[in-house]
Amino acid sequence: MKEKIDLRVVKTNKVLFNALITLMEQKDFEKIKISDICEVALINRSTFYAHYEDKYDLLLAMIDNLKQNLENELKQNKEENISKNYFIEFLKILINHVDEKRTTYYSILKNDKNGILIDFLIDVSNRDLISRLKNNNIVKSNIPLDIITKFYLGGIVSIGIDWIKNKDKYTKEELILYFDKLIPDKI
Amino acid sequence: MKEKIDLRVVKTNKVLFNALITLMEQKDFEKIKISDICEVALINRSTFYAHYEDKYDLLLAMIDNLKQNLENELKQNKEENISKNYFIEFLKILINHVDEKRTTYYSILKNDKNGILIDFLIDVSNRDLISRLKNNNIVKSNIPLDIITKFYLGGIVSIGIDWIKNKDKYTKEELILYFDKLIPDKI
DNA sequence: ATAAATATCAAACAAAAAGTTTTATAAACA
DNA sequence: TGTTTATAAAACTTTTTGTTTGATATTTAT
Repeated sequence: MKEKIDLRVVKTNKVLFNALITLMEQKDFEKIKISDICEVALINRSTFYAHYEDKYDLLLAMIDNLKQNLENELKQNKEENISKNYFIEFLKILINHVDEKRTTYYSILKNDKNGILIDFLIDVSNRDLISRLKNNNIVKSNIPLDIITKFYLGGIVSIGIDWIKNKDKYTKEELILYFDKLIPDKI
Repeated sequence: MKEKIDLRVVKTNKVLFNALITLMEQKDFEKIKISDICEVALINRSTFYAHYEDKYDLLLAMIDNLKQNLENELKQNKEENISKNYFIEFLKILINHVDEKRTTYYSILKNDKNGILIDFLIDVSNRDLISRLKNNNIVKSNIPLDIITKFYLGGIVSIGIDWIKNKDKYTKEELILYFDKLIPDKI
């Protein structure tokens, strides 16, 4: 029972997202004015206020949109592919997703908005990561599971940030190889 | 040859740092007005502008001050203690430092300013972490060393954030134990 | 202890940005 | 095709920023 959204609204959201990303590449989030966003998006300022409270509100909506995209890609893959190695599969989807939207992710990370990203990554990856770690020595030790997953996800994000900021330091394939070595597999 | 700083300036900085922390506990950094800061700090707004360009400038100065404190504590410990296990020693200092300034760190992390923290942690911990990992299987694999350190530091920060946000979930001692198990030691 | 230096305050000001309101127009919907 | 509704335009108020002035108080240095 999803309500149909007016095409004009869809379009307005899109140009607002794009304008925000463009501007975040160029300058600090703090320094971006709502009038800047509207100017780049080619919409009226009153239209902005019809949709969002402020620029932070817009940023959150944009990131939420990103998360939904990733979730769809993961879901689709789960239906098509019935691979056994969930975690590596997950990493591949994630890395491709980030690579395709590199500009967007770069803008977010450059502006130090990564806390939000880590939260959504925890959300999205938890099950696959646990499937990887299951029956592992570390999990069998008495460390709480949520600590373990937070630890490895923190590591993944940390390297991911580095990769996004320095595109040509290593390839996607190398990245997957690194994660595969750094995150303990089942025994 | 360190220049003497006017006592009034020292005092002004201190009240500004405190005011910023207080406000960051209460609301989003984005929503904090310079006039708010001055009101809490009990200083004139023109005095603020005599020292800082904007609130972000103030935040950076505050975090830089924090980093200097930690570096001093580490340095002092290195002179007094001649323990062999540098990494565990480092963790102890770090955790105590964060614990003592928990409010401050909480404010920073709550406001998603952790990118800055990770950078300074990389700065501050690199040598001790490498001493831990040296002669380890992972380091002997062909993963670049900076990738490995970023990975583990990301993990440490990720858990650290969790610990700061949920004080009573586990003790400092447990925290050190977790890190000790999660980060591979020498062979 | 005193003079010189300077950081702060107070208050008024200008300028920029945020946020609101109204009416007209154009686009999407059903 | 008629109705609904999102956007545009423009003028306006309010808030917040940032600057400037001269008076006052505090610190430093002699």
